[in-house]
Amino acid sequence: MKISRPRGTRDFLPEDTRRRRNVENILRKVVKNWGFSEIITPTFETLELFTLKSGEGIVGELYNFTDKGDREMTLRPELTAPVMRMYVNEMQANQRPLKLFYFENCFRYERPQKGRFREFWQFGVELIGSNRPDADAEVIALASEMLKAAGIKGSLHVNHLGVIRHLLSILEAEQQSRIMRLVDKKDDTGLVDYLEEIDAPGHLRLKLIELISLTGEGVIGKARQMIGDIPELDEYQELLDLLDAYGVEYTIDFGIARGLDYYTGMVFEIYAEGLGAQNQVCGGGSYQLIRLFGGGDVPSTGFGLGFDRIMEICGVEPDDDRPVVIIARDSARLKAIEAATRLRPYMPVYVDLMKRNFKAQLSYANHIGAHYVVMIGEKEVEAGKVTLRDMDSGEQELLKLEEVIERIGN
RNA sequence: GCCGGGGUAGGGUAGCGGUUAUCCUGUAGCCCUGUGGAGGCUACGAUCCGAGUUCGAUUCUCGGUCCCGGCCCCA
Repeated sequence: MKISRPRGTRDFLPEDTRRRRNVENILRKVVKNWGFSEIITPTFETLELFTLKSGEGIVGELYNFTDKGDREMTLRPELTAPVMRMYVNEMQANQRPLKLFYFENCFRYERPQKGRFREFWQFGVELIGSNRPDADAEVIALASEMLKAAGIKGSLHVNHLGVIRHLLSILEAEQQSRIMRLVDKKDDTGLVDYLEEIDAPGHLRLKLIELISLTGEGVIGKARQMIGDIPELDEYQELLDLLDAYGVEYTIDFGIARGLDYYTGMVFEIYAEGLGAQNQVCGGGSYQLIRLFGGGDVPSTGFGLGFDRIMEICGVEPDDDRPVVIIARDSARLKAIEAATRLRPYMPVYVDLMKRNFKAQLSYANHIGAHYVVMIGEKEVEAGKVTLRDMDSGEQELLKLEEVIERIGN
């Protein structure tokens, strides 16, 4: 009976792993250069951390369990809540802004489909302590830079929820929240029906419907005509000016809502092609969660990148890592180990572990794509040297090990 | 939770009521005990699971499971 892999999980073979690690390290390098520090939080957390953030409803999507001490736990479905929890637990006295990032696996009990797995990886950034558009702009520019580094052309849509919130401020909190969800889903008929249901004022209905359809050039001006000179629009404009300074390309989109109550102002999403229905590779915004977890009133802004989706469409390939294979006649097997030991600080080295004959060892080297082969037999042992063969050109030369290192070591 | 399409050696496939289950590739070895990629030979290796129909099921039916795509959801 063969044991199969759990549904929605994946095995990453050496090739896959090499590609993933390569991109991962490229992304790490970018965020570090923007001054963010990596953190690691637990793979599982108390269930409450996530129900507090997203409501009881999410339990159905979680890998939750009761541990042997009868505690309700869950594998983490995302990392923003854990990072905020960590901040509240141990970083409240740190100098602000705090610039943190993570790259970890997350778990959701969902139906797998293209670009969606039960175990998946998120690369995310959280900037804690600034409510300035400068912080929002830096975060957006960073997201855009990371995608560029991964060779992905995404389309970035940005919005400022302050504007729509201002418009909705005459409604009850619960009604506002419901409307935001409908806007997020782009469920226009549902929205019209709901506005009818709560008997919203006619001017509000018209403005709302028009506002969320505003997208593209010059729409800040249109919004201003519609709603008036409100500070939220000034802040939005300031954000856009900053993005221009960063040279980030964006589309203003008053229809982006991100559906959740804790988003406070700026929100953005980045979409890419080639991913089927799950085309969002990045989403984020400014939010207020720290108070919810028992901390102070600290503004934050951040985003999460869907790493698996990035891998699905990114064209970045790691450099070749072609090994050196030591080929020895049977009489020189021990010498081969000595040579391998001396070469390994400088290059990846294989030795024969199958007790193959000389020819078969060479054939093996060819199969695994070795660039060079170091041959050792009676002649070489006698001369105190080895034969270095370039597998591409077929040229070979009798050299000392030091000369081999000098020639092909890295 | 729902809808559609699929599951035959490690990978890719043929067969579609009775075959020794086809071929390619792969892996290991030999031809070939100091020179790779080619060729020949040998070996290894599969019908997703369970029930039903049938004298007989890889083939037909049903259920499950997993994969692929979509819906819902998407923190």
